[in-house]
Amino acid sequence: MASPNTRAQILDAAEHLFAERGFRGASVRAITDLAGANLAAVAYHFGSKAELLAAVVRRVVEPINDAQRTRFDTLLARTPEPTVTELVEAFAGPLFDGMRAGDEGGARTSRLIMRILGDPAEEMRAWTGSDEDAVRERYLTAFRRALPDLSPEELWFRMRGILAVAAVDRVEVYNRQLPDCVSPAVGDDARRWAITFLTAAMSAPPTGT
Amino acid sequence: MASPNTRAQILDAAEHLFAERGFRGASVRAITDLAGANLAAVAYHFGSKAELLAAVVRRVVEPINDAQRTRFDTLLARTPEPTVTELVEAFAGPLFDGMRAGDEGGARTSRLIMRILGDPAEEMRAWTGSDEDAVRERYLTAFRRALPDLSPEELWFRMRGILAVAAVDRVEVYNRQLPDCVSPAVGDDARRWAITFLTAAMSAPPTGT
DNA sequence: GGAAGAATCAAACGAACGTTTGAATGAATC
DNA sequence: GATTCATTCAAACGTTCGTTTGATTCTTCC
Repeated sequence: MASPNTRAQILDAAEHLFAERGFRGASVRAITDLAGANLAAVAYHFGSKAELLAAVVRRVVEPINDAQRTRFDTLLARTPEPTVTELVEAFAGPLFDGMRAGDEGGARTSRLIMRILGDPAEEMRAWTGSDEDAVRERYLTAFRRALPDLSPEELWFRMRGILAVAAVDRVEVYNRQLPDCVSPAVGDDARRWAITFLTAAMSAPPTGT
Repeated sequence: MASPNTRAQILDAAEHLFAERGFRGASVRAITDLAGANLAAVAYHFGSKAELLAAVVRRVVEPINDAQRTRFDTLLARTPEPTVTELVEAFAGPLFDGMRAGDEGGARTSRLIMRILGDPAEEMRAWTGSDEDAVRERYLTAFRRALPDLSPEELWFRMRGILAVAAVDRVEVYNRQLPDCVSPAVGDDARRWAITFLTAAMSAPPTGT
């Protein structure tokens, strides 16, 4: 029984297990087992475990980056001076769109993004290209125009805050039961709450000296 | 040459390496080497690698939790109805106080907290006690009183946002150079920026239907 | 149907892993 | 000085790791 696309199944399994257990915690054997493939398939299709990780991360990051760029373009095509709300929506929105079905409500992608952000390991940092830098800088200058009173350092801090909220978004923070509030965020709720949360945060007046 | 306190040196080294490489990425050998101790010292002093992790996490989390509780008590001793700003300051402040000298500006503790929050592994979740739950719930009800219009679900989302910003706070999010803004946040800047950021975020009106 | 290339497979490689062991060392008590 | 207990040590345990190998299957095209 030959699978139609071993490569894609390995990518899926690796995305799952890298998010769940981290790069070093997810063994090649566990990945190929979950994918229903042979152990040697990773070396054959990707070269090494590190290159597999890079492929997984690229597959997650690229659509997000593309969406951020196109939404930035359509935004500036409409108005030369976008508001903070519009910029937050365009920048943060794609971070939530990437969380699709079969993703345990986005927790898996959230976890993967979190690992990407937090892991200083070489393998986790080998994926970025100049595209990510370019998009990020365009938003940065647009935000600076919309928030002229903010120092560059504080603005930078706030942009990282956006990524932080998106990353932790749907991860179970505590292992205990939720106090008495009900099910975790479903569907678009988390996304809309995040936009509200982040728009208010980005719009805050500069921190006084 | 007998070290005065092998146990503490192992805890320091483990905190460093667990933050830097994760639980599975930090080997017992690397930890004992960094601590200048023998390989078997971990088993002798802590029983196992997992119990060492629990001890490390406890040492980081407990002071934060204690500070959150005492600041909550002094706050309510002064006024029965604290403002959102006061609550954010009391809850988020201790998350930044834990980042001391020799911590690379807090990046190490940040990373460790991030791993604790994001890692679903059994070993990472074995530390929490009822103390953390109790403090968290007290803040939750206080926030609910200060923000009566917010649904419990959205309030819960926002409280996780506080943890998110604190966790990602000083982690280098991008691996490239900062665009043109200068050094990363130093000293109390990040803490004050975070309070500003989070107070505005928490005070945002409820997300419309 | 047979040659050719891509893909998959079982098996093995050395290295690194967490843990255990039993002897060697240190300091304190009698 | 001998005894005792806590601590440190080098060495080895079996397991799992990422990767490599060489043969085997599947697919494609002539």
